[in-house]
Amino acid sequence: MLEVFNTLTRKKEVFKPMNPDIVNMYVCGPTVYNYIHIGNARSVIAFDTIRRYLEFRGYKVNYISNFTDVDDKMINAARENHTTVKAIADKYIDAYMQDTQALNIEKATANPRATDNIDEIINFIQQLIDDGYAYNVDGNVYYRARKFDTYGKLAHVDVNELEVGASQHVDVKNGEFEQKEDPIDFALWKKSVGDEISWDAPFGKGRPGWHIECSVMSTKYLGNTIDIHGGGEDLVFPHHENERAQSEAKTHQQFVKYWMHNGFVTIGEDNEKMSKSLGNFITVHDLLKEIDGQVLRLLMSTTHYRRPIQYTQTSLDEAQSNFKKLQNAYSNLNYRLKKADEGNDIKVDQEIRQIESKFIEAMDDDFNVQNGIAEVYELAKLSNVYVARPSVFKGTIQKLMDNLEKLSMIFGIVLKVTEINDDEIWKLIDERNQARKNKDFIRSDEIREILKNQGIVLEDTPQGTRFRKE
RNA sequence: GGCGGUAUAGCCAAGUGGUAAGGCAGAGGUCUGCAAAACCUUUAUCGUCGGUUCAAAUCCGUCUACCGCCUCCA
Repeated sequence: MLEVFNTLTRKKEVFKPMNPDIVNMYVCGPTVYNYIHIGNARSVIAFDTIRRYLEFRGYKVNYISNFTDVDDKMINAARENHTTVKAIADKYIDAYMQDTQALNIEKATANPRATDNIDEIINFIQQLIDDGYAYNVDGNVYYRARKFDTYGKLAHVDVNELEVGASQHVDVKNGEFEQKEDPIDFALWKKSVGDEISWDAPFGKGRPGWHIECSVMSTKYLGNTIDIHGGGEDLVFPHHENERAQSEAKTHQQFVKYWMHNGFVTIGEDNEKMSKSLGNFITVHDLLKEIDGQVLRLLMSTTHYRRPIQYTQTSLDEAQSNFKKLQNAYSNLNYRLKKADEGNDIKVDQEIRQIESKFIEAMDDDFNVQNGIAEVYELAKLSNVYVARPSVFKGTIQKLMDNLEKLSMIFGIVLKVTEINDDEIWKLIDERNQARKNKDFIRSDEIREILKNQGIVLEDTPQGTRFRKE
C-alpha cells in the first residue's frame, strides 16, 4: 500500500488518486532565465523517479511541468543581454530540454509556458476580482489573502504572525507595499512600466504575477483537483500557498490532494542551500561536461527525497562507482548469456521476487529511494553470484538482466552493453589470447595495455575474455 | 522574533519500542599467469543530560550544534 507524505497534513497518507488508474500530477518548473542548477535538478529527478514508480505500479500518469517565462528576472535578463524576453525563454527552455534529456527525465505530458496561457490567466484573475478575492490598484491587481479562510494552512503559518520582510528579500519600501490593502496580499497582475513586455487586460496593460500561471495551467491541463502537486520545499511558502488560495477561491474545490516537496541540495563546508541568489550553484549544463547525467541521478537516489542532500566531490565519486557497478553487473550478465546452458530454473524466480517485494515495500513507504536502490544493488549482487558460477542457465541470466534493467529504469538508469565493431580490436583480442596460450605474457599484457589506452578493458574469465568500455 | 527540519561508524545512509540494512573507503581472504571484475569475512551502541518502560537510536522533556522558510528561489 503506497503511502505519501502530504505537506498539508504533515503526515504520511494512503495514496488514493481521484481516479483509481490515473494520477494527475503537476510539478513546478523553472523560471527560464538561466541554466538549471543541481538543486533544480534534484526536484526534476525526484519527481521523475516518483512518476516512474507510479507507472511501475500500474498507474497512467499525466505529468505537467511548466515554464515560467515572464517575470522580473526574465525582463532583467533580457535587458542585460539586449534581447527580448522571448529569446531568453527560448534559449533556456531549449537548454532545459537538453539537460533533462541527459538526466533521462521522462518526457512530460506537456510543458506549458505561462505566456501561452495569458488569456486564461486574465480570465482567472477577472473572476477573482468579480468574486471579491482580488482588487485593482492603478493597474496592479492583488489577491486579498486574508479573505481566503485557510490562508497559511499549507505552510502552517499563522497569518497574523507573518513578519513582513523577515527574509530580507523584500523591499518593503517600494510602491507595491503602499498600494496593498494588507502587506500579505500578493500580486496577480503587474502593471507594465515603459516598453516592458505586456499584454492588454481589462484591468490594464501588464503581465502576470508569479503564482498565477501555475494555478491556471494546473487547472487547465489537469482539472480543478489534481492528485499530486510537487516542487522544492522553498516553494511551500509563498508560491504554493498562493496557488492554493487562488485556485480554491476560484473553483471552490480542493486544489490538490497530495502536496509533495523535495529537500534541498546543499553545498560547501557549512552545507548551505544551493541557490541562484546565494550564487553557490553549479549548473547541470556544466556538470554534464564532466559526468554522465545518470551519475547525478544516482547521487540524488542516495537519500530520501524530503531530506537535504550534500553535493560534494566524494558523493559524486561514490555515485560514479555505483553507476559502474550496475553497468558492470549488467554487461557481465550479457557476456555470460552467450556462454550459458540452455534452460531455466525456478530458484532465481523466487530470489528475484523476494528482492522485488522488498523494493516495493521500500518505495511504497513515501518513495524511500535509499531503501529501494539498496534492493537494486542486491539484485546486482545476485547477478554477480550467478555470473561467477561454472554453469548457469540462459533463462536465469535473461531474467536477471530483465529485472535489473526494469528496476534501474525507475531511477533513470539505462543499462547498456559494450559492443565492439572494430576488426582491429578483435584482431588484437585474438592475438592476445593466442599469446596467453603460448604463455607469452609479455605480449598479452602489452596488448591489454594498448586496448586500455583506447578505453577498452579486458577481463579474463573461465568462459573467455570479456571486455568493457571505460 | 515566529514556524519547521536534522544530529547514527572515516564518509554517505537505512532503521521510529525488543539488543544497529546497504553503499563508499579500509583490512583479511577466494578466484587469476598477472590483472580486472566479482564474491566471502571484518569495522558503530546511535549529539548532551534527564525521564517513561521489563526493554529506547526509536517515546517524553532539557541542552547544544547545524540547516531551512517567513512573499527572489527546486
